[in-house]
Amino acid sequence: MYKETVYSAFNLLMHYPPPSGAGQHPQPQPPLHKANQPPHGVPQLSLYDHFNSPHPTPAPADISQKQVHRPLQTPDLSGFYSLTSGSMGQLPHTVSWFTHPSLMLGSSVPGHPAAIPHPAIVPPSGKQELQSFDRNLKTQAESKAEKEAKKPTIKKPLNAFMLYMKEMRAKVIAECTLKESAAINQILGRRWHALSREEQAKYYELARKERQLHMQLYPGWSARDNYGKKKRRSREKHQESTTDPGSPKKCRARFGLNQQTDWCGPCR
DNA sequence: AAGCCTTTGAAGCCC
DNA sequence: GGGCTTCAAAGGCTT
Repeated sequence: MYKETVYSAFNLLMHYPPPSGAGQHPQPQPPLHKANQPPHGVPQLSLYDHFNSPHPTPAPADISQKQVHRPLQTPDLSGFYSLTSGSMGQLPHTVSWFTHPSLMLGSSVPGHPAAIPHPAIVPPSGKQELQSFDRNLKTQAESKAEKEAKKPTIKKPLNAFMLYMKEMRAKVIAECTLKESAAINQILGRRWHALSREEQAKYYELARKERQLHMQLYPGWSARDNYGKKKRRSREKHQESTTDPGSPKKCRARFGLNQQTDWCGPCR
């Protein structure tokens, strides 16, 4: 089941041409089969080969099988979703799609919506029965809320910059002997802007494919699903005084500068 | 333990 | 439609 789902999604992507004008930096893209070519001398694995290899990446098939017998839970998938295991232009798409955490969750299989009470089912009549029905409704609502809370969250697909960060983070950590993410992200932000349009376009294209795959896997999913789920201490930090330039992004927004190309003085 | 910091981009929300 | 907000990742730091 898992294999079929992934395989069909993969096939869909392989045969969906990018929409004309899609992406922020539309660049002439090589055909996907060329873009996915592994480095010389490295045997290219198809999805089928991947799952049937004598030494496959263990995660996908194993986890999907386990989930058949286990109660639903959110596994720690942080290690699986790594674009850094192959440098860009080598095996990025393959690695990413095979190891996408969304693929591991096993709970949101397209075409299998959750059971919804049929509208024809009506509450029983009679006062006592009605009270009992109310209690049932309440407990049902509670258990529904509990189930909702336990349900593994489907994360947003990563955008181009996030994919870039994921790949380059280790390199920056090694170069700068930094560990603090906030500092690393500042460096990565500057490096991102230093990239050429062509270099950035690789990540925009990859992000577009990530979104497309996400849509195929979770047709009903919306970013709305996770909206407001993260609790924030306060919004005061986000509404600093006008004298504080804030982040480059906010600063550019404040002064009406181009987010893609302009650097504002205070944030340089 | 939970949230903040810090980045960019995508998408939701609100007017 | 424009502007603002939230969330994706990451890990040390703060509350």
